[in-house]
Amino acid sequence: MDYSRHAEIDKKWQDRWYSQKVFHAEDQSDKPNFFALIEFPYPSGIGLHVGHTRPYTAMDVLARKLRMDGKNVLFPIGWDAFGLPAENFAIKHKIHPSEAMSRNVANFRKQAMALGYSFDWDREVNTTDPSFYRWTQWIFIQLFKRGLAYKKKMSVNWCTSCLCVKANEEVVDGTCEICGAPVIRKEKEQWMLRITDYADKLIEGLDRVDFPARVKTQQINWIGRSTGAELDFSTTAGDKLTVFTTRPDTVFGVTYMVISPEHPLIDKWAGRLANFDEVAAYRRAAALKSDFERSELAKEKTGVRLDGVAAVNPATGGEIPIFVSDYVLMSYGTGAIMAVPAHDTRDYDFAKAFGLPIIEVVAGGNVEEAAFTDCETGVMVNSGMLNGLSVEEAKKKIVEWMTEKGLGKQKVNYKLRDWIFARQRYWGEPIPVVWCDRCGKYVPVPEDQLPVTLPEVQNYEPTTTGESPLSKVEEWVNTTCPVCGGPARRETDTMPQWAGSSWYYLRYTDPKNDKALASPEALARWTPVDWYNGGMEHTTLHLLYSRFWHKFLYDIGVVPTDEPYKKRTSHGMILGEDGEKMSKSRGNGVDPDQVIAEYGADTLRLYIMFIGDFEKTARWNSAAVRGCQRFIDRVCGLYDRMIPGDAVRPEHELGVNRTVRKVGADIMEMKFNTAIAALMTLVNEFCDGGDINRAEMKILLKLLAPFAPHICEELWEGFGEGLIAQASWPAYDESKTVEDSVTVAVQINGKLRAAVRMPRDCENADMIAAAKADPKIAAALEGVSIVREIAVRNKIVNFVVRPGK
RNA sequence: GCGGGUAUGGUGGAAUGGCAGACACGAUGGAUUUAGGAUCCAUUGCGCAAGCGUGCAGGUUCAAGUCCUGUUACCCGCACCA
Repeated sequence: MDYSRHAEIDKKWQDRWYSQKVFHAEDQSDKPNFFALIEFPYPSGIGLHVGHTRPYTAMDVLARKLRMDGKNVLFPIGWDAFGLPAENFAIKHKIHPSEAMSRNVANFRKQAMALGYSFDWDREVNTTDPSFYRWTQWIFIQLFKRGLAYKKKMSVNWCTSCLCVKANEEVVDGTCEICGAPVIRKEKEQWMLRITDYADKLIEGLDRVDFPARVKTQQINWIGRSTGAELDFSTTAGDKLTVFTTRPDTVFGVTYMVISPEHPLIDKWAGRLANFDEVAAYRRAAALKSDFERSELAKEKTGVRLDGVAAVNPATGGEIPIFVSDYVLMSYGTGAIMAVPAHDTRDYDFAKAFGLPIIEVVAGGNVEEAAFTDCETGVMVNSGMLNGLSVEEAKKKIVEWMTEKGLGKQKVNYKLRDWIFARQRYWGEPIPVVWCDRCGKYVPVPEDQLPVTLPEVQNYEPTTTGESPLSKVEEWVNTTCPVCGGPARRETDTMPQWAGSSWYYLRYTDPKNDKALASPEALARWTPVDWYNGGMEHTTLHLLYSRFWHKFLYDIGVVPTDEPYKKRTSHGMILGEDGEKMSKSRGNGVDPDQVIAEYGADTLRLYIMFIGDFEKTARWNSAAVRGCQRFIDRVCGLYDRMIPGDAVRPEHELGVNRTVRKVGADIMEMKFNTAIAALMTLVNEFCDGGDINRAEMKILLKLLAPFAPHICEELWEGFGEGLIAQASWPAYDESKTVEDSVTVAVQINGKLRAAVRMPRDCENADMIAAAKADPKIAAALEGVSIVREIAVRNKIVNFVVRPGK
């Protein structure tokens, strides 16, 4: 037997598994349920990437192991087929997106099957299927009805190549996450989702889920909750100027104020400003910059003083100048700040550049040199009633005082912005609302009329005007208002990439339901997801968005839990052989199809699991793939030499029991590389012994089956006991995982001097005696005095000695 | 700038504070072979040795890759967030 006929063997077992629905998740089962989830792929034109095989194989190993443990496992797959990559692919190849998608999906499906993944193919979902996006639209309407979806004119991120709006999360260093083109600011009316309403819940829920610490911190930082105060400053123009600050304690140190170039008061004050032209010019210059440029050019602080309006410090009553500067962002807080140069580095830089006074109000630093920003140690000075207090006490006291006077209040701010939930593109879920002139408002499409299907069009390329291509489909756009029956126009923007993926996992529990997104029973049975593995790059995108939707669905009583995922893990990236990120332009990509063709699916699966720590970045090494092929060949060789025997032979009990324990534990901790190493060690043990018996072989195959299921089925078939995929995971005997005698290291002054064999669990005194009896140790202990004798059971003996007697 | 992570042979990587380098790749030598490939056997951290070795400098400990302090390099997030 060997695995050189891998193409034939792989196919044989894949056909059997899939035609017999071996991996079907039972809706009625006495077994405990387990929902294992991978991030469903976008079926791009390139096909399944070798990067996909790492998380998918990992979860497949886990799913297969859990089935053998007696769990009723739901391990589903679907296609995230809406969105820009799909549409751009279609445009490039001049075919319709739906056609491109069905081709790509067919290819992905074939590839996933060629890897032998144990998906339940009866639960496949596709976000572009009207029976699926009907429910995406339904969720949108629920959000709309509760005021969480709204339309707003605002400055948005506009990708100059995709020709559509991007969410903040999709803009990386001022460029588009997808195409890399520059992103500029543009005023547009946009559909928004009020994710900020869930900011606190999204933070708080993290306490109750098992996510990696780095995922939690990244989400918390992204949400960026900060507690401070809103304070009102009066101005000589009569208007009050409200600022947000986390340091209300420093209000006596405010020597000037800054408002953002977009601040509305500038227009209001236009007539009073002697230098309005200069201010306007500064504004225009700022508007031309993207947010990225603004922060890049931030080294030098720039700004213009408003000539004609000043503010009044509510604490001191002193008059202070107001500047306009682009270091203050309209999108955070109130778009205006109180500047305390002595205790804020940015204000310090600005004050230095403009020669403004710097007043120390927290003692402890040297404000001649730099801003003193420490909140822990400082003591208040130059601050009237606050003098002598700590920063914390001062914060509390000043906010109370301001609140009493009606000049301010405690306030929490977030970096998180509402989610821009519309794209001016064709290939997405239509937003299910219509604009009715007579009603004068947006009206949701009645739920029984869902889905609003995407019309077939000839030209789906983006327009240059910023309008969705759907706006040109008159017969689709023109409709009637569901409320008044009058003429109405459909919303022509579509939902972003992230819509379907925000809830797809729920659909797996009941994928064919046409009454609800899933039945309450199915949701109760399967959710929350027990284990969700996915990429770190989705931490502040998909993972955050889907937690938001889930929490909303919980609040309206649709889902039974407030968090969607019990446990989240993340895999590291696979780099090319040259240590660089795999990319078409570098030509360092690895095609899984080719690896399978050459080595077979099991070799690829084993290698990708053996490559290194699952969480860390790993580099592809084609030579090392051979090692895994050799390992499979060695197992086949052992099989050919198999001898009878219905029990593990005594000389292999230790190895077998230890390996069963280790492989099982390692799989559950995602330490796949060491699990495989343990299997290799066991195989080497049998090879060195010359043979293996039937009982031993059966255990070995069961342990290997989750990793290399095809060849294990092929070998298992000879035992006539059904499928190994349905066999039970072997048990081990703890008492047989330890040897009767142990090798104890003997050290003198911490340096290894001998290794002594002795019975297990010796008393310390016996260990020391045995160590002293060793000739090398006895010789070394001649002529020295022993200061201390340390013995650790079954491990080590250490003599601390001093020269002489 | 802030936050998080990583650093171990020629390479990928193992090590509940207790024999550093498991397992694999590669390399070297040998067997087999017409040859190459494949396979099998042996060796493989450095050093002739005593010894020395886990980025660097300290510390705690009988004992440190592992814990503590400082430091360097690289990677990832966030970034004028008031």
